[in-house]
Amino acid sequence: MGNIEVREPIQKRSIEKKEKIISAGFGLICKKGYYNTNTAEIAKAANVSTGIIYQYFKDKHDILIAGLKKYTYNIFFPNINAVEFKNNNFEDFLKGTIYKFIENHKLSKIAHEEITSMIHTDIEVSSIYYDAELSITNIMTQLLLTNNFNPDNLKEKVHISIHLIDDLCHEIIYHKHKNMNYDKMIEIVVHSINYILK
Amino acid sequence: MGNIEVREPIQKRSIEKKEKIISAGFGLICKKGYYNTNTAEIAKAANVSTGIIYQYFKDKHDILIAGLKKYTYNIFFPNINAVEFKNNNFEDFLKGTIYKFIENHKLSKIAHEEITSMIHTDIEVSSIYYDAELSITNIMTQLLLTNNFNPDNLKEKVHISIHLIDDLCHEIIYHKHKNMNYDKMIEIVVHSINYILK
Amino acid sequence: MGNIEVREPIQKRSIEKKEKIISAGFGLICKKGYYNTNTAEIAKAANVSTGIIYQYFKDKHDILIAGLKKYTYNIFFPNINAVEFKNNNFEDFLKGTIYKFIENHKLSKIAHEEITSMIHTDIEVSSIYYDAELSITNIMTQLLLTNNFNPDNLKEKVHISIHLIDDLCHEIIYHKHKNMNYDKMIEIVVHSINYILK
Amino acid sequence: MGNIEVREPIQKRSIEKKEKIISAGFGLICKKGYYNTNTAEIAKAANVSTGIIYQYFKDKHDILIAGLKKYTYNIFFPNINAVEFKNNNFEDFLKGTIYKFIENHKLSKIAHEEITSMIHTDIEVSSIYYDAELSITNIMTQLLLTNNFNPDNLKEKVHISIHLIDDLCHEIIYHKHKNMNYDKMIEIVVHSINYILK
DNA sequence: TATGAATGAGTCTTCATTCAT
DNA sequence: AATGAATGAAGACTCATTCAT
Repeated sequence: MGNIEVREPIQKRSIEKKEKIISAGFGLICKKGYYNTNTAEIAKAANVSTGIIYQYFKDKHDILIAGLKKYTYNIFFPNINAVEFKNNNFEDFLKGTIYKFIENHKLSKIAHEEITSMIHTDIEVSSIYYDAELSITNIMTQLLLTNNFNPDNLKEKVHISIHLIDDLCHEIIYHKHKNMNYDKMIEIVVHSINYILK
Repeated sequence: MGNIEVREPIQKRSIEKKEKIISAGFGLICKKGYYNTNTAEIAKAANVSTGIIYQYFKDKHDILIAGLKKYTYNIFFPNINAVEFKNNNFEDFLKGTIYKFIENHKLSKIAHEEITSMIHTDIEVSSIYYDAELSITNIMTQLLLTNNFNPDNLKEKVHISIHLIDDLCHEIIYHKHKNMNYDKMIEIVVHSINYILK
Repeated sequence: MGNIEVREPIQKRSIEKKEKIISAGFGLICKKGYYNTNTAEIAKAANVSTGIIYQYFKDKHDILIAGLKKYTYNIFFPNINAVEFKNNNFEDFLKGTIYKFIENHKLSKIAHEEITSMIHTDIEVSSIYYDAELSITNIMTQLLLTNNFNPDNLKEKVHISIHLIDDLCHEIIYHKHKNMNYDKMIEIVVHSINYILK
Repeated sequence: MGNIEVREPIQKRSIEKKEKIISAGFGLICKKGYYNTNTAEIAKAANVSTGIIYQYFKDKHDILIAGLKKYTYNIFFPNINAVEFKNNNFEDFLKGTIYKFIENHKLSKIAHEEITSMIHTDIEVSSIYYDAELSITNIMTQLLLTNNFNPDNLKEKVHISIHLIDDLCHEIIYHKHKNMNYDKMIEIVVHSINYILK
């Protein structure tokens, strides 16, 4: 008693059930916020009983983590296309990438905010996010290296560049400041990154 | 039902008490998080009864807002010293400013995270934060203008620069990524800002 | 300590203040209900401090009682005019009286309901009400006696008649039942009372 | 936030539990008054946890309403026996009915007062009560019609008669006025109703 | 006399988690 | 494996009354 471990589902039906809980639960959390989503709702959305949730997950938080692990990368970062890189001059590629980032942010505005919020409070959440960030940094760095960019501190430079883009997206999506010329801002960011990386 | 409004204290003792509630309450919230701080604790920390809180504040959230209005600027942004600007070359001034930012972040690491978190969920919080951000942007812009920097889209440029610094601080304080050379990063950021603003 | 009695105001200013509290307090209670009116509101409406209330009244309930003692009769019962009685035939007088009752009810619909409600829960309230009811019964009985109505069990008859009127008013004012012909009802009540009393 | 609805229990155990909460809760409310009964007491009396109450009921008020729906008719009105009607002369039947009403009132004196009180403040309560009143009115009207009473405005007449009885009961049970001859009053009421209906 | 700030017990309601079936 | 009923601690807020001034 008390030490029944969380079940790791082997049978196909079980796996499907677990997946359903993750997607339904994480979906709700992203839509309404972690604190505003309760387990009863998650169970209902996943079409399972409340009890069964605790067979697959340690607690409510565990569902969040599972969802994040599965979806964080896609929510935050777009796919980088090596071919596009080749076929365009660098600044055009950058602009295209920025638009992709913006698109990504737009797709799941609320999820984005909710998760970003938790990055700052929840160590597990932040760790998952920073792993994803590291991934995209590495991918980009690799891409640049194979295209003969200057390798000195390239990782740091890429990292800074990504943040530059991310802040820009944020500014544009959430439109926090009046009197900002966003087209100009994009231009400035593109030039800056070009400067930083070359 | 009752429509007795929240009192605006006029007497000195009352004002002090209200301040006490704000500082004690906001202090706890920053240390433990908004959701992990309850009104009883706030009352106790402020050395008042739970009831009196509701004479000065509409609800718990109102205490948070009062605290933010009072402290946000100082928590997030350092004082910009015009004299230092004059007496140094620009890159040195930037470096100094960056260290000040870092110092500020360090002073109230948790508050910082907690508030940043809420910026992404709570519209009132975000509005206060963005006001403060606007302030520092304007102050910096003004300073640069009086020192003959190129005025074209200066506000946008400053804004981007501040974010660059902020991200850097974050990276350094919370040390999220291994294998990053932070000294180099500072250098890169300084150069980038210099490039952007000039 | 603790046995300072409730002050009986002697000075004119004090008496005025007490009256103000009664009228303002009772007014609010009648408008919003006893449980939905708090002492702070009463104090504000009476233009006094909350503390002073407890110099004149034992507690909140005491204000209610003072108000009831002062206003119950007028709220519930109209003035019976002996002259009108003389100058009309009895059924016309009855009809007139009924309309007066209805007018009275209309004037303070909510007060009426609120007090009626408390009659059924609060022994002091009910006692005040029943005293007032006894008054009107006696007045009516006397009036009839001096006009040579049959004195056998007249008090009982009057009492029943008054209730008949009161129920009628209620029915009409609060319009609880669809499909009731109120003109007919008045007629029936008039005939019944005529039958009962003669 | 959560929008999980109140459950409508289907299983036998659940139904029983819901019933238990209603009877225990409504019992307490009738005995001590709605405002003097708290949810913890209700839970304890029903032998359940406080939480479960909110699975079956929207809120505390909802318990009251459920209780009223179930018990109002029986608390306020006796069963009318058609056979008794046939076998007695009308005035005797009336007298019997009056005694039944009195019996009913006696059985739940406090509940009676408490509910009557709320009829005057709470629109849902009043609506339930007036429905019950309408029921008994219709039943009586029907009974009289099938026994060849004059159908002109019979509903109105019955309605008035019921109030007459109700007031009488009240007078007798709560004994508000000294010097009233209750036997005589019953007699008068019986004659009056006989007059009204025929 | 008078003020109005202060008290703190009391109440409803929510919800993650457990448990009997 | 699954259900969903049950638990009960925790928390925000109200308000009659008291008390320092």
